[in-house]
Amino acid sequence: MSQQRTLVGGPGQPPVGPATSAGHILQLLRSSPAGYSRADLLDITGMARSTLYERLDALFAAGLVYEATPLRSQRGRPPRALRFDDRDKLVLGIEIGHTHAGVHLLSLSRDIVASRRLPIDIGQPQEDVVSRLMEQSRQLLDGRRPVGAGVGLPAPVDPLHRLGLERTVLAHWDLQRLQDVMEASLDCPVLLENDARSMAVGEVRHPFESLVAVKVSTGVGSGIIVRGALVRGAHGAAGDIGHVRVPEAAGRLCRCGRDGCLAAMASGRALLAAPQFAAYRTLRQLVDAYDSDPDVRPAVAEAGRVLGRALAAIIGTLNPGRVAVGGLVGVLPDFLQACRRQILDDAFEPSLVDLEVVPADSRAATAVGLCRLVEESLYAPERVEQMLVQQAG
Amino acid sequence: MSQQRTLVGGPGQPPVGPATSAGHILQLLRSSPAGYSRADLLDITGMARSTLYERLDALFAAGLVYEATPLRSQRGRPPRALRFDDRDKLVLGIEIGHTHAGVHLLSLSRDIVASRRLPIDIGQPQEDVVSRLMEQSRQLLDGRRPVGAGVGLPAPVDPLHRLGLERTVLAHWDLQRLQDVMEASLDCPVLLENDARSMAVGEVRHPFESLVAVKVSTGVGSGIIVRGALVRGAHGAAGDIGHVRVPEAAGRLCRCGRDGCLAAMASGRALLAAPQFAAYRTLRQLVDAYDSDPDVRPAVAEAGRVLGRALAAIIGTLNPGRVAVGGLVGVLPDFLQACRRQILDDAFEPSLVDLEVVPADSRAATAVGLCRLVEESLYAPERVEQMLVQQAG
DNA sequence: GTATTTTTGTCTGATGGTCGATCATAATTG
DNA sequence: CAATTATGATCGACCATCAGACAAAAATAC
Repeated sequence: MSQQRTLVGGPGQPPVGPATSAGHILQLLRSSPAGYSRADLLDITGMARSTLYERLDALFAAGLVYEATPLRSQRGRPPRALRFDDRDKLVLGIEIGHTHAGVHLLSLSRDIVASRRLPIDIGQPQEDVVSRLMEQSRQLLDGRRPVGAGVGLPAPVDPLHRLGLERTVLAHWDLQRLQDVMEASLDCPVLLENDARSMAVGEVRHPFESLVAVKVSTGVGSGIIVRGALVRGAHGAAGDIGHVRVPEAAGRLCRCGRDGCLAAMASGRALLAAPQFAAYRTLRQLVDAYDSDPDVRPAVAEAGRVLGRALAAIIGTLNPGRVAVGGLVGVLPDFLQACRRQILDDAFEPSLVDLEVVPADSRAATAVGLCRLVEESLYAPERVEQMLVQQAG
Repeated sequence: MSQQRTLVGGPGQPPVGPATSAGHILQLLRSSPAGYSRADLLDITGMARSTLYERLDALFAAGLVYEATPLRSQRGRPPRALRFDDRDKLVLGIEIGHTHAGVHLLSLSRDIVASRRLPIDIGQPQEDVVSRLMEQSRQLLDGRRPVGAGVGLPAPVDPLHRLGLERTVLAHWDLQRLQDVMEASLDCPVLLENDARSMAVGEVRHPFESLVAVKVSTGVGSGIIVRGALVRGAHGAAGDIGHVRVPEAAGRLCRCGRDGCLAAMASGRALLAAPQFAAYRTLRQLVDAYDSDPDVRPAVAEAGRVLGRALAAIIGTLNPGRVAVGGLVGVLPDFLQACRRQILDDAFEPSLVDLEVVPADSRAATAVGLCRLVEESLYAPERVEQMLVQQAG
């Protein structure tokens, strides 16, 4: 009858809360940019003072926490804010596209420090592309060592790198080798992820939201986040919407060899291939003619409309709270407008409740997402625990 | 040098670590039908003998573990298998459809002990339907108390029961009240879930597989499991594919008030509404005429084809390893055949690698899935821990 | 200036869960 | 019978954690 819901700890009792390890305390601090005072932490975690201070000593020693300027207080000694020490820690975010790559240097707090954009040809041998990227990276780093690096790739990325990339633009790449080479070159852990999925992570605003991010540049891809969790799929191919069949594309040949694919209508490659745009050599040229060439806007709008139709199905199926559209083509106003309109037209009303269809936050959402993924991976509680053990030993 | 571990993970990846609590030991035992000997457990967990025995004492005392017949051994004293005690524990699985309900009594090991099928009208007041279900349940139980019950509903089910059911068949239901009334009536915890999602859980064979289960009877619904995790969506509406727009249904009015919905083509309700089937009053009658009425099979096949088209999009997006099709209409051979063919035609090849499109395992997959969900919920490590604390106090 | 308040810093001893080890017993095979 | 393996029941030692005491620091209120 008397329900002992509240578990009370006593002397010698093992920790009551699930989260009293140094790793979890760091996670707490990471979750709040303003940080917490020691008193806050005692209050939140319910730990004994001596225990908490021991943890903090270890975190200080490892350089994971620092003491920020004192906070304001009504009376009494002002508390000193403790924060996750993301100062002077750099992350490299490399975004690989079909024709260009972006190399971004970010702070751990996800501010972009410096960027390079360079033309590449993804069809060339992996080694050549990688060595150019590494050269740019070294220039940006200027001798500094990053804590981690992330790479966004325009193809499905299986977490175990076992996926056949056969039919994709990266058919001739070896992801395991890519990771090994980069880790050796940069002397830091390297994480590989699909580009659109990275972008989706970069678009996340609230910890448990559900969102779909779509990237439309040369190709089309999407990243899906359900209740804060990234959906990767059975073979890491989740979100690869480019080859969903849409009626509008019937009869149009896709580079995958089939016809009717979404990518054959709603992608930069498809736009470039249209006869009226034969004069444009690159997607960038075409996009730049958005205002000057009267043919561009209608074509872009039509592409957006088709994408909207396909997205409506995903929205009905997965019920996200937000759709972010990015990429060179995706951010064009007419594209987004047509896409949004078609979604509102096609999707079932209950799934449209509170649904936002918005442009992707910034051109660098992918790099920001990669930075976040790297941070999550590097400073996951278990990993922090390992780090501290190594330090001590 | 820096020790570099491969980075896997990011937001949404649950932590993995050694677990030595009683709850985790029970989970270990639950995962193996044959059970483990004490020596096995010492080996697997690496715990001290005294500690492990203490845990086992508690689990024995709570009736959660029992000692099975001795196992084989090459020499020496034969080990005694310890198993999760699922004997004499009953779970009630109630499947609510538009016109019929199935009440199933299952053992915790998911064998069906007894079943009842009864006609209901989901349009009637909730209290009336529920009281009939409870009556049937009491008859099946015959005085015994179940450890838990699960209800599969043909509508989106928000875990917090906050979702507006406005536009669904359950518009006049109150899920919180349903749960409260049933818990009081059955004197056990009650879990509510969408029917197709329950079915998906019932179809799971391997712990980390990805699959999509589709239920086609009066309505259409689906359940999505990604790497072993059920996808519920932002408002619990994930998998509600009935109102995805398909070109084939253009001009056809759906009961949701729009036109072009998948449910307006590929559902039992849509079939029944077709002019050539005006003679049939119920879906069951129509399905029973599958062999005798020459009009039925083509119509069913066409419905399957349309579903296949919609599924191809989901398959491309989520990249599951298996698609299971069930429900009164879904299991018809021509339906499945047409659906499978259309999927193979429409979906992108990489997402078809190793993809199986199969009929749902049994008519009772939903009940089996509910049973599994109830078990997972009842015997989750944290909950077991609570249970033991209460026992002790 | 003093009083008050709140945070921080540094101890202490007490508790109890976990380990590791020992010794004993049981139940098989050969 | 011996050898082997699993189980049963202890025990003391360790040590992470707790609770609490005490003092100093740094601000506000009067």
